[in-house]
Amino acid sequence: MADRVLGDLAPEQVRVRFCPSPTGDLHVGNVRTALFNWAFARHHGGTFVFRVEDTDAARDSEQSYAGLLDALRWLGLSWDEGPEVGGPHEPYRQSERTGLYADAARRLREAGHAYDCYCSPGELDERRTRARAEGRMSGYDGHCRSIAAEQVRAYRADGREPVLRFRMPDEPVVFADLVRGEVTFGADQVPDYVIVRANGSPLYPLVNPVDDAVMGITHVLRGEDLLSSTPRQVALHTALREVGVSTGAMPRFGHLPYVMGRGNTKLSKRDPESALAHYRDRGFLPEGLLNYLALLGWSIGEDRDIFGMDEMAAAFDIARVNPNPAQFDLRKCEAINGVWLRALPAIELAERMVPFLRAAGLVSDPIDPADMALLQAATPLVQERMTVLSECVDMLGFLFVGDDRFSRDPDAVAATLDDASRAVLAAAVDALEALPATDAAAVEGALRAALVDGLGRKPKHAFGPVRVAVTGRRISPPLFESIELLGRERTLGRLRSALAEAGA
RNA sequence: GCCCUCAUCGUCUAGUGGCCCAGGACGCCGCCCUUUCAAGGCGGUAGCACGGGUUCGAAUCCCGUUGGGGGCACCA
Repeated sequence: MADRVLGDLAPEQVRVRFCPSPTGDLHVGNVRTALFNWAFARHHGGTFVFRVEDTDAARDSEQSYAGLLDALRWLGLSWDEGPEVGGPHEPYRQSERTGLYADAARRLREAGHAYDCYCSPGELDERRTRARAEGRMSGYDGHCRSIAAEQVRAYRADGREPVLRFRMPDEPVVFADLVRGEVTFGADQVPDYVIVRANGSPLYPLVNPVDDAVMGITHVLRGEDLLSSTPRQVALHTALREVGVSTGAMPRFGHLPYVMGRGNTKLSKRDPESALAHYRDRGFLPEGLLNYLALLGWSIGEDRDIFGMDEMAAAFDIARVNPNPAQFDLRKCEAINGVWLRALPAIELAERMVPFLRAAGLVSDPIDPADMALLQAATPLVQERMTVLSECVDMLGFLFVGDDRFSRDPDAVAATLDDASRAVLAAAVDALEALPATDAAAVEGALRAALVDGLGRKPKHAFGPVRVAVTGRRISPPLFESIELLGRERTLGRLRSALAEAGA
């Protein structure tokens, strides 16, 4: 029995592709699609092709193209063929392959698989509306499939420029989806569709199957939104083989479930929470984000949520992808990111926090070696308190900010620096001034003796005001270690200024 | 409207006819630890959409209903 996924293919013959269009930011749904393609290729030892579908000059941008490459690199989803790495099917940007599409279009037209269509947008629209009102599918009605030469002349005399339409065969299209099983579309359900614009530029429904065919793509793993356009692609691929553009086998298709946003609405590119850049800027780790995304529609096995991409590649099976749509759950994404963040060696975590501290203006570029040493010493204090890297700004800012720019959170001040806490701060000043060493243990001993034993305060009410005075926040890394890192003089300075602020 | 598609705790999932009065994770709740916040430990809450079949037996197979999502562009 032939393998349902591979057919007669040897594993290493597998060729998949990720082919976004450079319009706007990559969103997490796209990333999930890229990830599953990548994992499928790596699992089988096949080839992961990265192709850029920039056929819409009006919407594509160079900036977005650069962003695409940058995003994939950041994620660590390495491609075997594509921009910057080259490959046997260069170029990998469709805007540079227009000759190929023009040739394919010409052959399809000559063989009768495509025909000129002169219908105007207005006419199309009117017939569409009518079809819908009559309970029929509202796609193209085949008006220009066979029109008299005389009629063509009349249209041309009218100044009309034709589009090229693909002629769908009159049989139903059936294909075995790798995720969903057999899917059937009736012959009357898939209308003839435009493959070349009136201005001569090719459209996605032509360009995408042509490249898949020419590049020898064996498996098409893409979003569920493309499911209903698959019959077109199947029919076109058959025609391409007939006219000699393609010699390869029909690719197998697998349609991945949607990634939904909050409230079970389709994740839209306009939703800021969907943009990959948003997660990157907040300080998600690529390994955490990818781990979470892998869980949307797939699982590595029972009772297991945390795994690396090498493990995913080893275990990935497209036939085990779950067909139902998955809602993106930010909380779980954060939780998983937190696990990865805690698992990082402290020295590496420190490195990864630097860009965030720099962006906040807390360290210089390049970072001062003394600051780097301080950061490395402070990292273990915050590692298990963070879920995303950007949190280091709030948590460690007090160590790096200059005394002239240091400020306290007004709510924290209002809540803890009252009259009663003045005695606490004053006692803390006295205790620290008298202290020869400032290691955490010594600081703790001195403060406990002075504030808890001496003033009879509960630890919570003894250290709270000190915390706000020194770090400016009610939530901070452990207090005594923080004081050790801050140093005696700066700590005393802050205690005194807090005393003044409390109305001394 | 027509077509396609999906359906297990609030969310992501395990489950491929008996191992399931359904397991894990996130969240939530409680307790422990505790200088804040986390982390960690322990315990708890909560689900097979509905109705028919098939079968000795159904979360698992079939049909229908309901509900969700998508497509029906000179976007991709």
